[in-house]
Amino acid sequence: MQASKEDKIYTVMANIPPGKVASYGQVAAMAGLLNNARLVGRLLKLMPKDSSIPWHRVINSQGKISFPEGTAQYQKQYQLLQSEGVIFKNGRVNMRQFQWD
DNA sequence: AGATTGACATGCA
DNA sequence: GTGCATGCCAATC
Repeated sequence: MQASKEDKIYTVMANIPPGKVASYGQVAAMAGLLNNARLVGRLLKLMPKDSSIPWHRVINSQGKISFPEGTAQYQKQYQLLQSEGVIFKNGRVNMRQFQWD
């Protein structure tokens, strides 16, 4: 049982309610890993396919999707977020909804 | 074992 | 607002 940073990260991300988004740093901070934003992103990249983690609710501190536009991933995440009620403003998400508690 | 990279963040110019 | 530099941690080469 690893029970480590990634475990907390998974838990935090899984706790993100629909219609809200969180930045890597935000998730990391909540997981108790303040400077480990990279850990979050690294995990998402190597995410188990059967992990019920809403990776699309995780974005960068700029309030934007971490993928370059034109990529399927970007459009997919964009679509998912919009479908959940997330408002994209000029390619950026309203960071006000960061607080979901 | 050492060096490099990565779905990042923050600070300063 | 943009661009460069530094930090942090684990996986990969």
